[in-house]
Amino acid sequence: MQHLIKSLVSDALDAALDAGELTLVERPEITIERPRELSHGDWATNVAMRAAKGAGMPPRQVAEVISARMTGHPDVAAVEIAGPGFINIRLSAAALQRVIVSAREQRADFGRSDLGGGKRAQVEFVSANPVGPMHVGHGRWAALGDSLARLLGHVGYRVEREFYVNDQGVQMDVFAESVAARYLELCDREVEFPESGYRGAYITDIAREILADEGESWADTSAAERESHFKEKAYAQVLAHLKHVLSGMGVEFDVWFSERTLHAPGADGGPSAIVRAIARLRETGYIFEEEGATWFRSTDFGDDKDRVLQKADGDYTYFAADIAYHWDKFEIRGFDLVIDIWGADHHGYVKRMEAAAAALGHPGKLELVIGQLVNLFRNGEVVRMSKRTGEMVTFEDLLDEVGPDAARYFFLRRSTDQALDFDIALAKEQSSDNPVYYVQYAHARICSILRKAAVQPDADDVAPLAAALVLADVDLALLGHDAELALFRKLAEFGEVVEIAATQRAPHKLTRYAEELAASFHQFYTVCHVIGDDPALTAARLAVVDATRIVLELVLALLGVSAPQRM
RNA sequence: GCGCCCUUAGCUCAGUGGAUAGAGCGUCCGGCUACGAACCGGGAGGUCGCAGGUUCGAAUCCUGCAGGGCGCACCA
Repeated sequence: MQHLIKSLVSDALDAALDAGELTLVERPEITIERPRELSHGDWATNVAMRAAKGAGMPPRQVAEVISARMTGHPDVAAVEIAGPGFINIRLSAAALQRVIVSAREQRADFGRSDLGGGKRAQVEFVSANPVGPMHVGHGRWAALGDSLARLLGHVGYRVEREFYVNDQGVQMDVFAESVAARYLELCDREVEFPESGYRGAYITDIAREILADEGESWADTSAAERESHFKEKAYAQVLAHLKHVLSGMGVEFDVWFSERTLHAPGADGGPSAIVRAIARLRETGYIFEEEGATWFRSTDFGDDKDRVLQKADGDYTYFAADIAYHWDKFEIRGFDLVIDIWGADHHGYVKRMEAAAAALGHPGKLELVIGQLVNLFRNGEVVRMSKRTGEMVTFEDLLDEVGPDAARYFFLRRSTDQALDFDIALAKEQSSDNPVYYVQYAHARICSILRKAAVQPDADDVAPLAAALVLADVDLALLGHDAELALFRKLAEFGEVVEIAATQRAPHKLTRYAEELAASFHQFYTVCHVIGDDPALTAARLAVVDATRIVLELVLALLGVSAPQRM
């Protein structure tokens, strides 16, 4: 619809220019917007104000000339000039009613667009270190990345979800040493717990499992042998745990990418990805040697300082692996768009990573979304956590307590760059204070109406009922109540909201829309009785109800939240 | 010290350079003899942190300042 309105304005401007009613040096860009105020119509354009200066006429006079050529279209009920020179366009009831047909025909494809043009996009998110449980911030980024992937899919990208596993490096060694120390304790051996070891109780749990599986034999091997074996055992356990918890919130990754593969020789037995990526940068002249180390000249791309890739001792830095990882994303796998979601505590790495992507020859293909942190509250009081002792409320704890729907919805309700206060008590509350129930209630209420209309109170799925109840020749022209028209307008916004949310990488716009749509429905429900004596009106309103159900289910699906038919 | 994010109603937060800045919660008043009251209607409540600038028009863009969060390793 917005495209139609835009060309209507554009054509009117051209016609006025052709007729000599306006003369312009430069044709202004045509933009249309939805006015906040209903009395200002369905759409408005500021083109007259933008053109006024060049035309040498007052804005309202320019508006007169343009709007005179906009009437007569069957979708347009009125064109008015208002304020400093806005042209306000009011749609006809027929134009508004069409959204009901579209939604019911297109169903899960409603609001789909081709912004992505079939390009391949990768969303990499969570990527928690496989040495312990995830914190609630990881939960937020999981919800964010998954919903963003769903959104991108709806606007025409081919999307893959990826989890990068940092399974190499000193933290893995520390992890192994910690497990080994607890294991020895369990075997009643004298042992000093490593200074910087992980002190969480889960370490002991892992050690206990190994003990149960394999007995005490590892107590008498060399420390190196023991730790090397425990590292793999514990790593496998934690990885399985991560998958399990994420899956519990409905987040499934297409690829779990191991950092180790970047260090290992290539598939053809040739050099590793790290070696090849650095070679690539060397070719383009961004590598230099100094003080025995190999450096990347990231300052050429606006970074604060140059960065070490290979240390004087020969080891590669984490950053070197990260460059190789992104080299793989672009060069080997050929993604057109790569979105990495990082926690706010990594924002200091943004510039160097962007520099690396540019130096590899892929500027603009990498986007870094910074997710702010989560503060946990319970009944308004901060939940204190100690990293040192490992005492914390994990993502898993939270998920167990509030459930996947409330967790996802709350995680997604705030804009990404805003720190999130998560109140556990509120998320658990099954009341109107809790927005996720407000939206789900609207959906359940609709399903109840459809079951009642079909006289099938025990039906498990209302979709076939709705299809049978509302025939193709339903007369939507019967619908003109203010509450009905308001609901049509809200339904018609869906496609725009999806496009904006996807483009701005802002799933929180969907939660807002979901609440607005639910509110529009509840208002309609209050004043428009659906099932009544007039079969034609009943059929028409059942179509409205069904269209609303479809869009509510769809917006919740994009959020990854369930749409229950009863609650 | 440098960089990034934030500052909007009592609270938690929306707000693509547009018209009288919105929502939820809280508060006050009102609405169930028809489809789910987990709902709906109405009222009160704002110097959009402060000061300049750009613009026909600024919560939005630019500069400076103040306050809060996070980060500044040849760690990962």
